[in-house]
Amino acid sequence: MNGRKLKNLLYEQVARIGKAVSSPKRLEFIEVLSQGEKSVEQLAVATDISVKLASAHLKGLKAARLVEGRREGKNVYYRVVDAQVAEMWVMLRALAEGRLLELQAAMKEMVSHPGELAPMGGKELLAQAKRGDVIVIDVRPEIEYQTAHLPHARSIPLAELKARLGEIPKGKPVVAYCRGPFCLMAIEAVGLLAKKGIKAARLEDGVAEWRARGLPLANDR
Amino acid sequence: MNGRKLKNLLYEQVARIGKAVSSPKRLEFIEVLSQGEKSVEQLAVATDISVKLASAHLKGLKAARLVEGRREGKNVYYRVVDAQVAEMWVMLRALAEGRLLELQAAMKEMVSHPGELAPMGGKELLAQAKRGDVIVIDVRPEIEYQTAHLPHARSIPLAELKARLGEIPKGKPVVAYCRGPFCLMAIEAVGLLAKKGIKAARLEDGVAEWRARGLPLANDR
DNA sequence: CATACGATCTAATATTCGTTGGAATGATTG
DNA sequence: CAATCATTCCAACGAATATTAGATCGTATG
Repeated sequence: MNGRKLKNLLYEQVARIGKAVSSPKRLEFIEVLSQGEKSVEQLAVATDISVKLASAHLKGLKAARLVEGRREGKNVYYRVVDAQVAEMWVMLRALAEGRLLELQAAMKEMVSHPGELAPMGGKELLAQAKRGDVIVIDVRPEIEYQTAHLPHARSIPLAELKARLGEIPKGKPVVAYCRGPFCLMAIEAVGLLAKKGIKAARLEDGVAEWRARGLPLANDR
Repeated sequence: MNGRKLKNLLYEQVARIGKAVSSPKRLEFIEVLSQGEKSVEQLAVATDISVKLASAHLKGLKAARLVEGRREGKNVYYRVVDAQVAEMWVMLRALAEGRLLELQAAMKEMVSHPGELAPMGGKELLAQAKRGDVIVIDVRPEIEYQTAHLPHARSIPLAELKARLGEIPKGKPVVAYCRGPFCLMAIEAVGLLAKKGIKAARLEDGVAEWRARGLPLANDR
């Protein structure tokens, strides 16, 4: 019976995927890349590590076929191979949130920021946004907005928010979102809006979570 | 800005789940435990490692809250914490199958056994089984059958199949299933049946895959 | 062609992980 | 209470991994 050898082989292959997602930085890479392609340096900056280390981690992710690279001039741009990868990230995070108390505690600390309202649910938000009852703003860099964004959302990157406050219709509540539950940009945006007297709430979901729920996206590529 | 520290913390927590599924043996544990609870020794035997090593791996899985143990007399029985864990296993395997050529090759070798028919699809099989047009047999140990099994399936453990051939209605095609795509029992069963002149096919899915597809199960706890 | 720049490769080190053997613990049985 | 069995803890070794620095490669630009 050589069944054991074969089994070992099979599980080892799956474990390659597991190994790829066993490092915090690689997971962060997957989340950032789920928003659209990025160069090695952009990734290194976004995750606060050296370019060399980023390159090494990307090599690992590439070996597991979770990401792929494309050279354009001097830069190599990486992206997740397909939406299934982003889905796995969403699932892993959900799994972790559900069972790791430490993570729940950290999340709590994160969302306990001033001037924040309760987060809203998916379809309800969609309907309100369509009617114009709420203003949905995407505070990620504009390039990520262009790759895919929530329906009826307008792009106002966090860095420009202060200067572009005038674009936001007065008297309407604002919902801000960014890359997902672990991203801090929407939280900052809500804080800023609240300070200016604008009613604002944070949507925890990013496009990956939105897609994983089967909800529609705009400009999706 | 202490956002970086917080982020590191968050991703580290998720990576704990990743680490837990980065070892072939631990993945195999999850698959076996998805069929129902097992003692440490049973797991060690099933995966062909020492009891000590099995215990160590279980410790890791327990730390990530993927499994939990229950002492009953001299034995400690482990089980997956909830169905979400089994779902993750199904997803990881699907992900791996989709992108790792080595795994596809290994799978091919595995299913290239004599006397096998093409696998069938879910709802179609359900309907045929209900009408009695096909006989569905569950060749796992009976205890696993009792925990959950496919609708209209009867339990004939692989070890007893030879002696219980008489229970199978003549003239009808048989579909055998076991723990899932990586499990060899159904393949062996099909080989044995074919040798006896009984038309038999293997269903790749196990209960975890079946459940992940949203299809109904019998006796599900 | 020389230079600059982004990215990768190689080598080296520190750390972690898988694995094994021996001792300890918890629970049952005589 | 002694003996036994299943499991876990502890210590130790080798293998694999993360991280860093220096050298190298591919591409664009002067």
